[in-house]
Amino acid sequence: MSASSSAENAALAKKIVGILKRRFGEIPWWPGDTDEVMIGAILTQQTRWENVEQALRLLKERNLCSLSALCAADLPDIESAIRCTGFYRIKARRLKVLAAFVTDTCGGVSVMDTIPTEELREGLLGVNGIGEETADSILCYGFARPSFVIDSYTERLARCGGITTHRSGLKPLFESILAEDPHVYHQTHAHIVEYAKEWCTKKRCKGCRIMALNG
DNA sequence: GACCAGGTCCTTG
DNA sequence: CAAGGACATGGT
Repeated sequence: MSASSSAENAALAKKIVGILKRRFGEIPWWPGDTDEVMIGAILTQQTRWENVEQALRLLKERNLCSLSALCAADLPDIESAIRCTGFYRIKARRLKVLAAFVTDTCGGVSVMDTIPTEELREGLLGVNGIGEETADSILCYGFARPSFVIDSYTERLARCGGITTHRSGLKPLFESILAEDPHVYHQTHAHIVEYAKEWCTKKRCKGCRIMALNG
């Protein structure tokens, strides 16, 4: 059976969140300072996280793992460090644009930290190369704001779990059933990705037993 | 060799 | 506004 009302979708989402929390407990996710989170958020677009880690290592080795360093760096140097993440030319440009936005437009991370979440989100979305997922990743993991991240894995798991809400409705759905606590948002999204990476393939559920893991 | 990966932007119909 | 293509390396 599948949910048809928003109340049923919310109940399903709550149940799934609880199941995943019991299954995974506390897990580490996206460590690093705000600059590193923002850089990683761009690099992970359509890319495996393991490749992003490699690129972050190279950036650190070359003293390029900060937005101020990226502002001053030459494009080819950035490209060479992040090549392993794919789409490296466009991502290098996006890093430059983001770095300029943070340092020049905003006046630095400490200033951004004082901006209300919705306003900050709109600002980020106005940056070329930053869409909803990247913006919410930056807000959630970089600025500890309760802005839930919806990625392809969240979408897959929701489908596997029988949630009928379409992608655009998932963010408000999850935010409505979670405590407004950045740590809860971090862990919940981490749990979803950990589970869906293994069990929910692109088009169909591959033996996903999310609703059978006890309810 | 085919297919996919923690998206986003731009161009068409 | 939906659909399609471009961006690109690396792993299974």
